[in-house]
Amino acid sequence: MGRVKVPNAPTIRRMPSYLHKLYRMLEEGKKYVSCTDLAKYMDMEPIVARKDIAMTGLPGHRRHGYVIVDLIHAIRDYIGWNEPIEATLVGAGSLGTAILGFGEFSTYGLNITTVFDSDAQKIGRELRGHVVLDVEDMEEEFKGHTPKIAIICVNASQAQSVADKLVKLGVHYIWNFANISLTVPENVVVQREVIAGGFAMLASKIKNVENGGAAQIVE
Amino acid sequence: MGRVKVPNAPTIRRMPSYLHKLYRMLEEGKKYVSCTDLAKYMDMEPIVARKDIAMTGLPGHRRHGYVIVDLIHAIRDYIGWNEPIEATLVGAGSLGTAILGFGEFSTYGLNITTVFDSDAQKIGRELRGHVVLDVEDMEEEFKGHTPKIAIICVNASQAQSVADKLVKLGVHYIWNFANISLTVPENVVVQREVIAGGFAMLASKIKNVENGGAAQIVE
DNA sequence: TAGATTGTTAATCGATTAACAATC
DNA sequence: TAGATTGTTAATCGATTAACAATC
Repeated sequence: MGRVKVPNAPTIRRMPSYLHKLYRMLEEGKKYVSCTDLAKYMDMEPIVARKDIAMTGLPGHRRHGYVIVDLIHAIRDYIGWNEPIEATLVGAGSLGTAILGFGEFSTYGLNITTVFDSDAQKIGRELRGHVVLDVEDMEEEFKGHTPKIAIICVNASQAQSVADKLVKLGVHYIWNFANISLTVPENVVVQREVIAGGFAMLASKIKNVENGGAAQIVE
Repeated sequence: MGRVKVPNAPTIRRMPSYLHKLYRMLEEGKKYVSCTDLAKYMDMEPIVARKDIAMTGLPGHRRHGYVIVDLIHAIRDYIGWNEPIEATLVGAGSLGTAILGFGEFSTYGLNITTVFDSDAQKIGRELRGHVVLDVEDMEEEFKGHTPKIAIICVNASQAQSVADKLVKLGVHYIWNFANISLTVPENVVVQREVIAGGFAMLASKIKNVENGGAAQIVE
């Protein structure tokens, strides 16, 4: 399988931001939303939001926009967030704790059932409602019921061996936050998060703005 | 200024991963690196790495590749990582702690000088070598010497007011990890990190692979 | 009605990929 | 030499943007 390339990646990446806004609008008692609203929130051109929403196939109402509850459902369907996904979290450090504490994930179907670490200081302690388990006991804890995805939040130096272990136990999807590119078999899909990439983007913007580089300033 | 669009964003986002690999190769005593090496590490086609490196303008050596130390310098130059950038971190929760603890950032010129929080439990305590300061004292702590960038790691509900405060004190660049789109004046640049976007990508890949969607499987 | 909005098609732009020449 | 690699130009692909029709 190797690398999986889903179409419309930029659209997919914007979807969670729309969702966040839509839920807040619901709380405010709103029933309809227009692309103009969403675009204003995201600080982009309305055509972008319109094209994104068109991808979901949900029909709108001219002059009123889209029914918020329907749009939420359509977006979640489009990005695969209506089916709950069972996950294991490996690495109970600060980053793992942050992921565990991000409440919206559970709303969006990410169901973290087990948390592992290799640090004796952490094993057995409770972390945001989860008892931290020993990575050594992973096989036993899964008991033949392997979670669909694994979230790797260990140090770069341990990430590859953790990944190897997970793959051996039957995990097919890995969400990798470790700062390293993992080597996995063809049938395993890795989604890598490179947080430093955001810093590179910011530094590039600063450089461009201040040194009068090739940056394009919109509006 | 508003939205700043830097050219070659995908290239910029890949650069930190190349850097990581290059430093490790240096440690291994290697002197040269080829695009093939980098591409294999990143699990992509060599032409991608070649084009990326070409952007830096560094000439290579046919048959041998590029001199690693030179390439590191060229990449850092290209993405603006050779000039140290002073930063303040607002929000000393688990995510803030993770950012603070990510050692590579300091290597790459991100110099976090102050850490703020509004939680009385955290204020005054030490966190990875930094005393957590009270957000209320921000103006005083900056003493007219405002850091170039602010890293926002507070809850979505507090993020906008924190941003307002930072902008008022003269911060022009914001790296926003809060799950909300910030409203800022035209002359402020925001780099937003949407971690949930990665989960949307992963869920989409799962959906596509398992339900036989439109996903393209490379190789 | 006028105007805000969706819906849709076409144009543009930029990133990726392919092809191949140059050369060490 | 042969082959691995850089360097460079062209082709393709896909995302963004523009334009405008439809309609409530």
